[in-house]
Amino acid sequence: MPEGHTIHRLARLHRPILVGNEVSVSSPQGRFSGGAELLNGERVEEIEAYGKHLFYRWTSADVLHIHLGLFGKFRTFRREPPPPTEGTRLALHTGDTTIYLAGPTACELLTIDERDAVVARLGPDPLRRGADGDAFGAALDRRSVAVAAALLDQKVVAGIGNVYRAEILFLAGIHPLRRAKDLGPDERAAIWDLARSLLRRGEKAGRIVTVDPADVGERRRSGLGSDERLYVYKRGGQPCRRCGTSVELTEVANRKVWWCPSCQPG
DNA sequence: GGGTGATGCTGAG
DNA sequence: TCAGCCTCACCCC
Repeated sequence: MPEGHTIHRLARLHRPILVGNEVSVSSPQGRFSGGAELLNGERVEEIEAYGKHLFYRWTSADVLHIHLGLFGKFRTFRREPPPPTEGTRLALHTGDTTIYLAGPTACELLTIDERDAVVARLGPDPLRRGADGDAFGAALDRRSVAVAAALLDQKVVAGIGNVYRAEILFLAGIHPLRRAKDLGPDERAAIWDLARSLLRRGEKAGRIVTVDPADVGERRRSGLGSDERLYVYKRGGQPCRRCGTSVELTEVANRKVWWCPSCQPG
């Protein structure tokens, strides 16, 4: 589930539940028992999303760092939660709400300095206020790799994942294998603007939606079907929604990218 | 019930 | 470049 839009949405969802409250913390699975003991009964002061990272600041000055990776998932229950699954790494409970976390790549306690070090390794996050689009452009300009590889590099831009990179490149009309440094200023700016608007749309919608309803026909204007939300991602061999050309599949940076040969000329 | 894939990332070679 | 890690939902029998 998790590209940057999911992470920011989680921060927004968790804030009213946790911030200012004493929280019971446990690790049903046991793999975070030490950390859970330290946090148990403490108060959450602040929750921050940065790219694909979540940071929960506690009054004890500890920072709980969560990275969902490919499989991580939060679940929230009001009132009676079901018993935790075997994979439940972390359970947070306050008032009548319980939050379970399973499958994260990272669930660890950091100092504030260590949190700063994680953030220092990240490029600008288009969902954060004041995010530096010029820094993004400059980072692209320094990369001789394919633009599709650069967009997955969290040092270049924080929060874009495999779905958004394909969709952004489609909407920008840029071939995934063009070298990042060869893009013009307008193209770099277009990518940044698309990243900001599409991630924001995804954060609001709770899922990734990039399609303009006009592109899937009159009758759909009132709402997109669940398989009509994206232009190219996982649509190999199907007709492009804009021009009808068959959507192509290529691997870049070990991940699949789908693209339209007409809309994204090399 | 088994097999598989997934919106991620790291570290070894 | 590639294996490895983490978990669960979905598909097919």
